[in-house]
Amino acid sequence: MEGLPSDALVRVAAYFQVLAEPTRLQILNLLRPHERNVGELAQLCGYSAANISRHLSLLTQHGFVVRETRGNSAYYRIADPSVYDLCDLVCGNIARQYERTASERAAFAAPAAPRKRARGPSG
Amino acid sequence: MEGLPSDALVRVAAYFQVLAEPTRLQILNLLRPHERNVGELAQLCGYSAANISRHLSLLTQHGFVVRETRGNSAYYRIADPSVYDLCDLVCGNIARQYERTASERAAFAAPAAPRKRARGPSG
DNA sequence: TGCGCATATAGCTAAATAGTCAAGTAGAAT
DNA sequence: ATTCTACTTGACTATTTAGCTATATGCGCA
Repeated sequence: MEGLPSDALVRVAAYFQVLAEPTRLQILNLLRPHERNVGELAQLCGYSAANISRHLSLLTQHGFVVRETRGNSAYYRIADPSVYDLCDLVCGNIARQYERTASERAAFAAPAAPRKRARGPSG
Repeated sequence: MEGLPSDALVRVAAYFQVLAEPTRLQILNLLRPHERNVGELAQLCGYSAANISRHLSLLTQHGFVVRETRGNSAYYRIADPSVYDLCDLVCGNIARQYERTASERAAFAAPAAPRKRARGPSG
């Protein structure tokens, strides 16, 4: 992030894009304790196996999970647990944002003055 | 990320979604040393001010940056520097993925071929 | 060899969004 | 007050993508 070879920005953005989907986050979460196959994940997520298979394909392409076939099932497991560090960090940031917006709401809520939306540089 | 209230997953995904865009990452990068106004950012990014203004609006809504008007310009600055920790972590993960895919490539490419194409296949 | 199950992929639809230009709004300068 | 400059927003287009169903592929089993 220091120097900005725009190629690197694209790559980082693609990484974030993979994580920018609730279903994929749920999959990663379900894989946290141990590996699972597609059918299990589909049932637990409440989506079709085709859909989950797609998500798993994307996660595999980007190196988040690893695929292993046993019998006629495909088992997936986490490739790099550091993705959870990332998520924990994000949760912390979101909590902080919550506090910030909460105090803003507290400042604006009571006086019954719903502020007009900013329509120019000065807001 | 431990328990999975699906509401939290949606929120985390939305957070990642904001970062899943090269232009927004570039903006955050440009704001790292000091605040900037919309025109500066637009010129440095090579996009229209309208486009950058939209990105900044999103970044503001999600609490990544803070807006302050001075004169008839709008200056933006980073609200929470921990977003850079996040990006650094991602860069590390990407580097690791690179190594992994690189070794995979090495396994599949011509076994005797040098990694660099300095001399070419004809020798 | 053929059947049945699990997974992957093709094709489609609907929704989200990054970019554009044009128009609107607010403060500064004259 | 009028004009200029900076920013924001409306309307539009093109692209991406999450979900579906239907079909293809691969493996175990009889």
